[in-house]
Parts: sequence; C-alpha cells; structure tokens
Amino acid sequence: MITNQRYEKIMDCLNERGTASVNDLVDITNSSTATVRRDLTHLESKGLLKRVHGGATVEQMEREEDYTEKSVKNLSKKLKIAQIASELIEDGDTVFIDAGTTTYEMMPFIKASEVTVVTNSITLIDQLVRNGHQTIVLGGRVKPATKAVVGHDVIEKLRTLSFDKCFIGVNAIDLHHGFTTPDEDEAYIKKTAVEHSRRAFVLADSSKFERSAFVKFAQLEEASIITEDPDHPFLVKARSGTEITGGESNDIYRDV
Amino acid sequence: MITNQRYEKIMDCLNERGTASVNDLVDITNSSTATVRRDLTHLESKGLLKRVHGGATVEQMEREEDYTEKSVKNLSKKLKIAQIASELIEDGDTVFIDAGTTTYEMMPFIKASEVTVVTNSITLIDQLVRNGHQTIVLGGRVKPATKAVVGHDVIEKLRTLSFDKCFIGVNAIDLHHGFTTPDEDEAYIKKTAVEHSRRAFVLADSSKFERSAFVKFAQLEEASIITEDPDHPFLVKARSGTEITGGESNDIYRDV
DNA sequence: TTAAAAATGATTGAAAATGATTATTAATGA
DNA sequence: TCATTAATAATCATTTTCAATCATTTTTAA
Repeated sequence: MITNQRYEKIMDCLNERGTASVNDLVDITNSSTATVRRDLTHLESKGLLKRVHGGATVEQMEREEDYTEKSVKNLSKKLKIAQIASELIEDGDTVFIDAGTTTYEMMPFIKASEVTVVTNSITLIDQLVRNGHQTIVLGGRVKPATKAVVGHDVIEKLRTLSFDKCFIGVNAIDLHHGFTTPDEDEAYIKKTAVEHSRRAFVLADSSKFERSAFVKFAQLEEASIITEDPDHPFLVKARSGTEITGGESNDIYRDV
Repeated sequence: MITNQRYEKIMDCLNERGTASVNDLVDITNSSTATVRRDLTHLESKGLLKRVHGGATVEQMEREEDYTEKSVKNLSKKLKIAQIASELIEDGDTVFIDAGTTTYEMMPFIKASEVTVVTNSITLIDQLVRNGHQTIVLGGRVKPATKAVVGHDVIEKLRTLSFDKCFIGVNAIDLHHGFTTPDEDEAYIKKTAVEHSRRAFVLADSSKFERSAFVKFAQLEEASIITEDPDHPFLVKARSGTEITGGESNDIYRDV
C-alpha cells in the first residue's frame, strides 16, 4: 500500500470514529506499528489529527482544549481571525457559515442585524439562535465526529441558494493545490458554497500555509484569506505570484 | 481501549444517566478502579463532570425544570412514556422522531441497534449522535423557541421518505378534534410524518386528554397513543366510542 | 542494470499508563 | 458516639506504548 492511501485510510477511520488506537490502524493499513506511528506524526504535523497516548483523535469541536501555552496562543489567533471575519457581515446579509472550530468562534462577534445564516453545522445553531439570527440548517446525514451535516441533499440545496458572503474553514493552503481539506464530503460542500457566494472568505491561521490536504475545494483566487498575520511570507509570495494576479476583487484579505 | 475512548464512554454514560458509580464505569470501560478514578480526576479538572463519593455526576443543564412537586411528577410521567416509546424501536428500524420535550426523553432509552433516526429537532441530534445512531436532520428554518426545524423544505423532504415508525409529541387530544397542537408549521410536519409512517405513535401524558389546541394534525385512529395511564377514563371512552372502532391495527396503546 | 534514496519493519531502552496493594479517609448504622 | 463498611489516595510492580536506531526492502534516478 502506498503512503497516501494509508494516510487516507487513517483519516477516514478517524473522521468516522473520532478516535482510533495504533493497533486499530495497524490492522486497517496492514502496516507495522512503526509505520503507523510515522504516519501519525506526519499527519499531526499537518494539523489533521492529534496524537494521544495509544492512538490519535480528530478535534471534536467540543472544548477539550488543554490550556497549555500553545493552545491559548492558537485560540487567540482563532479569535482574532473570527472577529475579523464577523465584522465583514453587514446588516441584511445572507451568509453561509461552514462547520469548523474557527467559524464557531465567529458567533459572539456577529453584530450585524437582520442577518440570515445558512449552515451545515449543528454545533453553530445553538449560538446562532441564541443571538437572534435567522438560522437555516441544511438537511442530511449528521457526521458524528464533527456534527456537520453532509451528503447529497446538502449540495442539492446549496445549489438553489445564493449568498452575499460565505465563511469557510480550511485545513491547508498552498500555491499549487489551493485550498484543501481532508474530508471529501465536506470539501464538496465548501466548494459549492464558494461557487454560490458573491464573495468567499477562507478562515486560516498561518499554521495552515504551505501545506496541503487531500481534497481541493477552491483555487487561491476564488476566495479571500482571513488570517492573523497578513504579512506572512507565504501571503507575500502568493500576492506576487502569477497564481493570483487574475483576482482583482478577491485579493488576499490583509487587514488585522 | 485507549484513554480517549474511555473518556468518551464515561462522559456518554454520565450524559445519559446523570450519575454513575465507579463500579458502573469499571464495568463499562473494562478497566480497574484505579484507572477509572484517574480518569474521573482528569475529567473533573476539565470541568466535564463532578466527582462525588462513590462515583461522578454531570450537571443536567438541559433540564430547566423548576423542581416543584408538580414538575417532578410530570417528569416521571414523561420518562415512563418515553421509555415505553423507545422500546417500540426495533433493530434496523428507520424512524421519525418529532421535536418536543417528551420525545427528547426517549434518547437514553433507545437500545435497538442499526437504527436510523430522522428528526427536525436540533436538540435531539446531540444525544442521537452520541449514542451512535445514524442521524438525519431535516433542513430548513430553525425556530428559535423550540429549536425545531420548520418550513416547506421539511415537508417536501418528508414526502420523499417513509418510516417504519414515527414518534410525535402533542399538545391536546380529544374525541372531536383528534390530535392537535398550537403551531401550524409544526402541525403540518407532524401530519406529514404520520402519513409517511407504517405505524404512528403519539406521546401524551394524561394531562393532554380532553383538550384541544388550534391545529389538528391527525385523527385519533391514525396513531396509537402512548401514555402513562392506560386506564384513564378518556381512553376507555375513546376505545368504546365510534370514533376509533375502525382502527384494528392502530389501537390505543395500553401497556405500561 | 546499478547506485542512491526513501520507506518500511524489527529491536531496544525509556516513558507512560495501568492494575494491585495498602494505608487513610469518608459514609453508614447501631 | 463508636464501630463497621465502603471509598479513596498513594505507592509500587507490571504491562503497554513510545521514540530512536539500524537492517532490510522498495522505489527512484542515473
């Protein structure tokens, strides 16, 4: 079995079950523990999973944050990004908000009124409703690990809608592969949402730059990047590179 | 079993039952008391549960009930009804579960496996997913007060589905008006669900009898009533009355 | 085809998690 | 209150998992 196939099997397993032991993954991939461990190390470095003693997990949306130095730092990045994103929502907007931990952090910052929010994230709904926003949930199968709604119905419905703006989470961004994410179902939802929005925003802290995950959902020039460090070398490169020279209205978003 | 999986099992158990003893958790996790204690210490430090002598508890924030004499009594009625209803779900069933406080109480009692649950209640989804049921949410506008999904899309989608069973909440039942509820949107959803189920069950404690609300969603003979008091005068009257003599397969459900 | 590079699997000492044991502490009933 | 029982915390031995290293296999490039 080729390395990437193993990566996919591992991520599939984790996305489905949320947690898996090294031994589980050894069985699934028909590899040695050494190989699985190497895979886990690699996938963790890409931010696709979190290693734990005995195996690995995917972030469960819930707050299991351990309040170490690092996670607090990441949290504040997330908050900053979430806040910038939220302020882009204007009175009367109809927006799509993707399932994800960063988009979740947007909730308290949305100040605009008469906003209609469409989402496939069950987790967001509580907050949206509580804050008095008109909320529309897309229907379909609920994915246990992330409580995101996925499936054909979601795409079908998205195609009938059009948004002023959409806010999308992402796992990895690089010049070659554009915006990528590990889960195929979710990638297709992101893609469709971007296509049906006047303006698309991708929320990404700088740890996502110059990496790629399995499934591409948009070209770099199809969406604006919202990040905590607008002068990051990668963005400088991206702005000057041929890849994005075509995008006039959708420049890399740079405010902080 | 790796540590995270044990954490999950413990939290699942607590979220379901509210309280669990160390011994319960030892059985559930196939670990020693020492390990369970260590787990509890860890989970408590994260604020996910509270240790008590002999085990642990979670604050049941879901229940906003004020614990007066009456509401406790109603709760136990509800639980009884919910339990009866849940036991009607069999392995492999595809069921619709309506939004509502009584249907919510069904969650911990659903023991059947390979169950697919379709619902329009955002509140139910957490529990359904946590208990490992295949969950499908209907898409549409989220009604803030009840976090039920309503609207044309819900009806549209329901019409394409068919269920083995459906479990419906109700506000009032009487011989003349049948099953009634105050909200028009929700009534139409209930009506459609009943029409697309092989067998329909209405969950109602006896305080709902001989009353009527604004919108009728089904005739008495279209659904079986699940209640805590099968010998209530109203049911005796209903069983003997002409209104339901036609229903052979859909008798008033009487077990307790 | 051969040499170099990369990936894999096995081995081993170190680290972490676990389970059993024991002393201490808390709950229960006379 | 005191005695009895159960639950807990602390300690230690055992088991499991981990990371580092090296030999082997596979892939790539010359």
